[in-house]
Amino acid sequence: MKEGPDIAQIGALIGDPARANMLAALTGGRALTATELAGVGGITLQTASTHLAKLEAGGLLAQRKQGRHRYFTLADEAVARLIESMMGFAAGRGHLRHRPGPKEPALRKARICYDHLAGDYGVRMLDSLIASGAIAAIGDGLALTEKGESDLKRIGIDVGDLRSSRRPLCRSCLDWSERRAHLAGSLGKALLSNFLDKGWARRTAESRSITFSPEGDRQFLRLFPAEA
Amino acid sequence: MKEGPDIAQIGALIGDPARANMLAALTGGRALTATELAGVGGITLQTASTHLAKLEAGGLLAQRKQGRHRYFTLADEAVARLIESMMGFAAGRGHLRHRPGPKEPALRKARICYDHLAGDYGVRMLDSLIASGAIAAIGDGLALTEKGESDLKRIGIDVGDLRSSRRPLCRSCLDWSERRAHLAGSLGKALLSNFLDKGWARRTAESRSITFSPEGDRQFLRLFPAEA
DNA sequence: TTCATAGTTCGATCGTAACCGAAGCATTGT
DNA sequence: ACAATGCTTCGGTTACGATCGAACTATGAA
Repeated sequence: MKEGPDIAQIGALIGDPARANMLAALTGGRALTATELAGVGGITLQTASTHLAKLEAGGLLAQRKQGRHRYFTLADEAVARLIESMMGFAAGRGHLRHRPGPKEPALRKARICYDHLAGDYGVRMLDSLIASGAIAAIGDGLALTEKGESDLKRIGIDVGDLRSSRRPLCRSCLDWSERRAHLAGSLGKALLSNFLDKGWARRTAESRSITFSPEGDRQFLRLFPAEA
Repeated sequence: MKEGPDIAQIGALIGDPARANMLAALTGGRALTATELAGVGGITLQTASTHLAKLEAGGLLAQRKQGRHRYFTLADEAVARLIESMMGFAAGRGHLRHRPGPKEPALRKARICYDHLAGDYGVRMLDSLIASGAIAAIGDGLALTEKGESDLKRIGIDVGDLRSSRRPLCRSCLDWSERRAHLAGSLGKALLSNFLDKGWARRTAESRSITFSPEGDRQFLRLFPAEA
């Protein structure tokens, strides 16, 4: 009863381990099929199907059918932010799913968060952009400066195109592994796409981690030097 | 299984209607007893007790016993932010607990959000502070300017004291009713306390709403004029 | 001491939701 | 046309957790 919006429904949706795992996997940004999601959830396809239907009815997921596959994605960036913020919160309270395992290091170094770069490299990139004066920061807020705009044009990103989108250009996103902010928003997405296009890095098969090529690694570290 | 922190536990904690109601009530900022919380949850004291134990074990609540009462509060501001952000999310997807009721208007006008002012008045205050140049805003980030510091001193708030706290001075908090930002952080708290101390406003008995006296209303509107 | 209030713990009940096997559609490939 | 793949729906089982009555502990008041 009472006043205000109902958090319980959403909490309950996220509260099931299988569903939580699927949502976390979708934070990786790429669309996944029901079968793949059943895998990450550790359940059979039938069960996954009902879970996915619930998540979609709750407005957390969107699906588009393509051929005989059904691809699921997070409904929008707001969902991704909610999940990541819950992850940050959970990590802070020590709610961990397991002790740090073998795959963890790669994940901490660089991973994808919905559609932008997170992890150690993500944090480093934002720090560097701020230090060079390309991005101005007040608290959690970020804004691209004129210097930043021209710097980005030089590496092949036209900010004009991005501005037209309804989505905010710069947005900070709290990292659960680093507990620091990294760059989200359409600019964050554009930067990551840029790296992938150039072949500096590529997505890993079934994980959220991102692997840099030796050459890409060098370029990235040169472009975004650590602070003095 | 897999990687990363466990969202499911927290989701499940929030996912029960009774617990969600209790948490929402505690967003009102004041400490409540187990019996009171049982009331807002619509359950018996026994059931509430087990719920509260779970919430505390999960790190969402803190309790301190005083006499034969046990007062519960949200563990910290991070919990409050999580709850409010979930409310905003839920409101956006139309997950409402009921159709707009009679008490709603008061709640939309001015209510307490953990320890600062939210609702229409909260949003107006922040807008006005930004318009007057007392607070600088970039995206979601907020910072107090020198002008703001002297303005505040004039109404009896010494910012120096606040800076010493570990808690951030300015923080934006998304309003579920207005869907706009209002001012949180230690400054937001100080401002609300200031209004209460001056007798401009007072908390309502068992609700989150805040009622302004006629005189207080006048003063508030004069101090924080709507934008031209 | 005795009584009353506040809260926890125990035990049992009950409902719901997660789960999977099997069957049913739909789309693609041969 | 037929088979294979991807997914949904149905039915029945099972398990977990929310719930409350009752008994127990603790603090305060008479």
